[in-house]
Amino acid sequence: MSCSISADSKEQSADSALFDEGGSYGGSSNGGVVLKKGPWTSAEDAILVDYVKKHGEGNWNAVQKHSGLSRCGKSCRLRWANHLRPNLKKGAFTSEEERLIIELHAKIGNKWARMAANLPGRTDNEIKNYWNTRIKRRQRVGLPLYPPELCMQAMQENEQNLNASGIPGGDAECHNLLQSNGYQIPDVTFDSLNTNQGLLPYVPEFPDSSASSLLMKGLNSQFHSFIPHMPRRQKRTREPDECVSWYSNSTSDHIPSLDRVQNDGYQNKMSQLAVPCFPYDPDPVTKKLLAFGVNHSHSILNGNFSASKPTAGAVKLELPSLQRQETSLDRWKSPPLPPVHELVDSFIQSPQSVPLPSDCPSPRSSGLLEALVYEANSLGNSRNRSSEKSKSSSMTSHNNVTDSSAFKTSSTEFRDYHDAKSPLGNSIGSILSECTPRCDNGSSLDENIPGKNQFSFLSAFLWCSCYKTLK
DNA sequence: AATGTGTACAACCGCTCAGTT
DNA sequence: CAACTGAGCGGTTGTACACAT
Repeated sequence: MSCSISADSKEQSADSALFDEGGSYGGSSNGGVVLKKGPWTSAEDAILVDYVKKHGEGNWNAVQKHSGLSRCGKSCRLRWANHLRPNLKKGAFTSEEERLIIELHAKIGNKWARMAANLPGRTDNEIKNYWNTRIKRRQRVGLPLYPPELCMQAMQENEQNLNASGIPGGDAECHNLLQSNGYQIPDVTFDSLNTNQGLLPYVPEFPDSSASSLLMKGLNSQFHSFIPHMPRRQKRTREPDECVSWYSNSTSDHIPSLDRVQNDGYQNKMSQLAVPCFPYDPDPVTKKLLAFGVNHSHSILNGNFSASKPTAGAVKLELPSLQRQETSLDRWKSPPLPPVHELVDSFIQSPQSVPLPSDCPSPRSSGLLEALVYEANSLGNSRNRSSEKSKSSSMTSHNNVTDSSAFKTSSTEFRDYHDAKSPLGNSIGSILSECTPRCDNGSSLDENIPGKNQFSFLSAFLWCSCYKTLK
């Protein structure tokens, strides 16, 4: 990264303001003591370092009491962890670190602390900031978050696993493990992960699973796979998480750093395989996940989202609904759904006619495609309601299109996919554009338009579906 | 030179969890 | 077993700087 700002420079500029009132950050009172907020000064740092040397880490609330530092414990801990502790690595991320971050994020989502555990010398905050800025950049240029290699690897590996297992519903081991311990096995299968599987001391303990794997699993198993009951939330461990330390031994193909991705024609490759990979946040209770529409925060859906600052009408990306907690595995299997290609075909031909199980009031308890269809229908219905008048006059005889306006608003993304040749010999864009009214003026589209993410995911999903079906 | 915009970073906030009482 | 407290995590915000206009 090119930012030349350093904490040191900031601190030096603030040195003269040692123990001031914290500038614009103000301060808070703690038992009569005004706790300072805002940037730390080098003098404060020295106090904190001295304190930690004497007393060790932890008991941060005691720092203020014993050292006279007018900072709250949380602030002290953060300062120590992010800036003062030894062995911190400063400076730009290396390409290898970038690659790791991308892979890790594809696998575990916004688990910054977990990522940091696998990037020695890096802090969760640093990684988080890096990722968020990366997201914004990619969002602007309309690129998917993950390199196509990752997505393709996931697809291929999943295919291999399927073949090896011989179980139509998915990986046999996975099933057994899932049923025995109630955990969801992250069967993400990036090369680097896979090549080290035999060496891993790590047994996947986090319920997080890349939604890409779920997607692929869903495709492969024709939605007979399932997400088992999961604990309410994975307990946080106080120890450094070694769960993915095997990344350090990664032998995966090199993933170009972001800058290269964006600058040397890699973008073109991206556009040719814009299959989203889905990290997964496992908290089904607090997040109240709704399929694609409510509370997304992860790097899904073609990367076109904001990791923060949800805007009006824009979804805050989280995860597909199939990652919700369920009490019965059967609910994920029953009722059986038609083969995915049928559903896809049905959707393309007549989205609103895709049958949804009558006992499926929402996509929460059903498969990914159901969620998609449900969401598409919901989106269409809501938009139908809001723009019924204009739509009734503007819709063509293709009454089938779920949501004209939503499709319109996604036409740039269509163009993203348009060049991607599908196994059909047609580009996915051409397939989808048949039911996609174009923007009349060809103008760029607002990123905040509701439904765009849903649709971009749908596009990628359909791409995958076609690919898998015909393969 | 002034202004606007984008980027990177530091730090805060709210929430959750684990341990203790 | 509930209440409390400390700690950690992820999301968000504020700010300084770089660059473009």
